[in-house]
Amino acid sequence: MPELPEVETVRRGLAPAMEGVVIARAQVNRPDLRWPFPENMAQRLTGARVERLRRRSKYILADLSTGETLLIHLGMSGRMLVSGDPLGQFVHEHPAPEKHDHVVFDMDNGARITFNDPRRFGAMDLLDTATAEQHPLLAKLGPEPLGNAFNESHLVGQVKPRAMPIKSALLDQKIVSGLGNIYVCEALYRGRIHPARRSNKISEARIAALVPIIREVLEQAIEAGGSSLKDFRQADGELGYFQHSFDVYGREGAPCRTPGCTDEIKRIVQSGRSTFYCPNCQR
DNA sequence: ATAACATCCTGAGAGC
DNA sequence: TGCTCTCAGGATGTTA
Repeated sequence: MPELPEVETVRRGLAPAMEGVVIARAQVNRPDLRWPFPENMAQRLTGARVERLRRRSKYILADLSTGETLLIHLGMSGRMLVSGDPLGQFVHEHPAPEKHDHVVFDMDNGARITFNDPRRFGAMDLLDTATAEQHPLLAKLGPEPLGNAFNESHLVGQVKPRAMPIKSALLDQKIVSGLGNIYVCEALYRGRIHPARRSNKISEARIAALVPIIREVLEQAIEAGGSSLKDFRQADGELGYFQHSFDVYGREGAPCRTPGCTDEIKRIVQSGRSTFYCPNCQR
């Protein structure tokens, strides 16, 4: 479900309730998500203070006072919801436990963080903070699209030699990390590039032009609190609203929004996943 | 090395 | 009401 903007939205929602706060109790309701939880996860989290909540690509990283870092991935359907009263200003009842509430943190400021994930494609792990980037899930990730290492020369250098469709290249987390199906479709529309176009057949200038476009799409989506299709919620339970700004994603058969274009949005399947684009505007 | 495909899992919605 | 079928924001692992 969540791509970079949704994960960043969740991180921002969790931060006020978790940063600098001790995990008073960790409740783990099943042995695994996508993979088994680490050994003694609940015990290793209990009593730890969350020093900082970071994000790397689509992962949330909670640096703990114990020298370990909790890695959280939301998979396709994961949510993290804050309930209770972190600031001590109101009395909030915690909601009744729901199906698929797999992990619950009770913070010592009164906040409760509930991780709910029906499909269980999500993950949690504990790693040494000092060597966190060497974790198998993080080690091979490409640069952050909103960081300085993601620039024109990087993207051209990574994309230009490849024969794969440009959509596949942008989805490859080793080339740039954090994009998913929605934002790749939206970025290619803005860049006027056909998603099935072979990467090595695109001029360097057009590849380079994707850099500011990708940044812009992601920043606008973060600004809107992410995109809510079926299950995405911000940490306070609110919907994101960037889905109202989609130009192509989920708009099969709807008119293209480019001024003067009378064509309609098409859907194709690329390596098993839906791609939306305008056949007139994107070449 | 590359790319297509199946796979993990549940739920929502469409069609009958 | 209920059955079957398709599809879904991710990412790994297997196959050709």
